[in-house]
Amino acid sequence: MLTNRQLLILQVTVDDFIDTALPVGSRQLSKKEEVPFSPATIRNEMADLEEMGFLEKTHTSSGRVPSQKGYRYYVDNMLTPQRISQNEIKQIRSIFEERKLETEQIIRKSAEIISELTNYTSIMLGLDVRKHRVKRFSIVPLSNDSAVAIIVTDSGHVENRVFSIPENFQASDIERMVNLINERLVGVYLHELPAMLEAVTMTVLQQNNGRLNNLFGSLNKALNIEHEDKVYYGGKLQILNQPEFNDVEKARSIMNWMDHVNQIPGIFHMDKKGIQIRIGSENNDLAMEGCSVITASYGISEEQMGSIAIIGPTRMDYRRVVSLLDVMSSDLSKELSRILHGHYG
Amino acid sequence: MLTNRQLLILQVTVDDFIDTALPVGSRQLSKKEEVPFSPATIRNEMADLEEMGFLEKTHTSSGRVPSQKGYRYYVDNMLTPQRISQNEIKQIRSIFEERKLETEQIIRKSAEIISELTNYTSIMLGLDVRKHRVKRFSIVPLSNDSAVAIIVTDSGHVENRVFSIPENFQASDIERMVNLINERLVGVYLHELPAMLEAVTMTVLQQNNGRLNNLFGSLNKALNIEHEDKVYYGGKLQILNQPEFNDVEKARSIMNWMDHVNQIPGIFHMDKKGIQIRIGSENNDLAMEGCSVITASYGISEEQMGSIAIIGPTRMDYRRVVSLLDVMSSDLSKELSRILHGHYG
DNA sequence: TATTAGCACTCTCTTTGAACGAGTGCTAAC
DNA sequence: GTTAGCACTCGTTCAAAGAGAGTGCTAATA
Repeated sequence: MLTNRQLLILQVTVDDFIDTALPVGSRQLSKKEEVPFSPATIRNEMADLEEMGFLEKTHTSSGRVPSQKGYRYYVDNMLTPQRISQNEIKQIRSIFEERKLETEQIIRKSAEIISELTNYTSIMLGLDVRKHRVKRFSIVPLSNDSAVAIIVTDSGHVENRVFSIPENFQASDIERMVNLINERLVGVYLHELPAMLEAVTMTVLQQNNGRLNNLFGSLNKALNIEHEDKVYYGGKLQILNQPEFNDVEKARSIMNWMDHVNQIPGIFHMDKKGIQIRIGSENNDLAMEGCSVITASYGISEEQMGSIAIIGPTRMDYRRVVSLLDVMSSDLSKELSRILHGHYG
Repeated sequence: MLTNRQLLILQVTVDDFIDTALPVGSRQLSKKEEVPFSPATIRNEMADLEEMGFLEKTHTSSGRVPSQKGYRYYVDNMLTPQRISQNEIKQIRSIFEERKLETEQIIRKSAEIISELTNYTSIMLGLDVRKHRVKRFSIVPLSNDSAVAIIVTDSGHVENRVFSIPENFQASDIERMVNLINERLVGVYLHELPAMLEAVTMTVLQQNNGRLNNLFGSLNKALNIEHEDKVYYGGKLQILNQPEFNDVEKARSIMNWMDHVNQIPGIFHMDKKGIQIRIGSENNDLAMEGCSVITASYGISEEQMGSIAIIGPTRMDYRRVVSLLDVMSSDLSKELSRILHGHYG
């Protein structure tokens, strides 16, 4: 257990380092108003904090720098919310001003605004289309042997796939298929589609419409809507402003990580709702050594609709980012719910 | 006019610098077999070449480096094609192996393969959807006041827009509109769509179907398919491997340029078909100082379908890249023609 | 006359050492 | 328990020195 003085010194050290990116020395600290102790006292406390693993030195006679454990303790115990100015709230609200109808544009713009406000890179997970429901299914033949299948969801999203038509099928066959599918699949979630299609195929088979069987097979293959997260970036190059990425090697590896973030399983997948902070190696990726990711999810009640991630150095301004994400995610929750459930309902 | 010896020395100098990225000195050059002259002779020739503006020095007593004019002369007069190995041709052909039906995937994969083969970053311009023709038009209502308009093109591409429905319109109105549009607009190029829709609207107005006027207006606004080039990147981070981008500042500015390349008017717009090389400031962008862009277009006969760009330092391996682009663009021309005109015909 | 050897010179890069500053740990005094 | 004092450590900066690669010029050579 930490004493009050240790708590204070740890907090001020982390704050100062977040601010300046320079190792924090005892003399430096003692000059601050909040710290009414002499350098020697601070040195003793810092030595203890180092022994406990909250601080570390870059070399024997340098000032102290927070360790990963130090940051963890800081975010777990010392993170008081920061007041967000009216002006900033206004900026966030401006996302919804235009009353755009397309959710994609809202998400795109959100990514940019949050990045501008934080000066870090943001990544937003697009709405999971597989959670939308089929509104209308149709097929447009392109040639004798190919056609495009189109699914419109209740949210206005359109999925389309080209698939090949086995020989000897005619317009009338296709029309029958479209009718069959529309009868059965309207209202079904996109992620249930393959299973439901399978079921429809079975029924068709039983009803001696064996003729259509091939066609369903080909279509089924095309409509296997695989789950590849679509992500939107805001201020992708912001991260390069941080002094810790002055090395091109580091810059490359973090850029690479960002480009493949949608292939990293579970990066956006959060156990609990709300805000989650992953510090340094907690991201389970060598490229992310020295980086933190703050993720916030949004959505109404139990349904999680999407998430926002902010990438920065471990030395990032957790207080500010967390507070901003709080505002942003609750506003997004409201607005997207309105659009998806209220407006279109 | 350059003498043969000057020609030789310029060529070897450029080749060597492309290879090593180090200023080329006279002693160094004289060691090469192709150069049977003493350092002193080479020095004299180099001094002349420098006076003519083909070479420059980084400092008074350094070796020589090609100037932009030097590169220009090199690519204009000394670019002999490089033999592409069977293995490499195989790799390029592998793009078409799977007989994918979707052109987008072919383009995506092309971008990656060409980047792997060259070790530079590639940018591919997506097929211009506005050159496709309308195959089918339809509207799916989402709610009382919004609907999604869907256009399927003859190439299997699907464009869709959400638009708002003015009050007091019913399903029957919309059906009439869809019929009207399908009657008139099937076969029309996408880029002609706004103008054609306008014409249809006028007709409707004259036929005393004034009722539909509002609806057309709203739709028209939504369908104004603006021309934003879609681009695909291959090996976006390759450029950072080049020693000239070891400076984060430069890395940032080139990455930024790449992210906005689709907004740069005319970057892919080529006056002549075939291969075009832009060196350094020829790109008209400060961020591109020190970079060259090699662009190749593909398509059949007079119709240009798309283009590939390779981004590298001015010191890039022009010979190899040009040769590879030659193979790639002619293969792409064939394959995409087959798909778009033959197959789907 | 064209080419080359020789030489003095220039500039960059690396190494070295000294001075400086900020920080530390420890001990003794308050 | 807290702090002042002191010796020590390490990174940074700066200047000086030497090595290395290159140049321009001049005179000798083929």
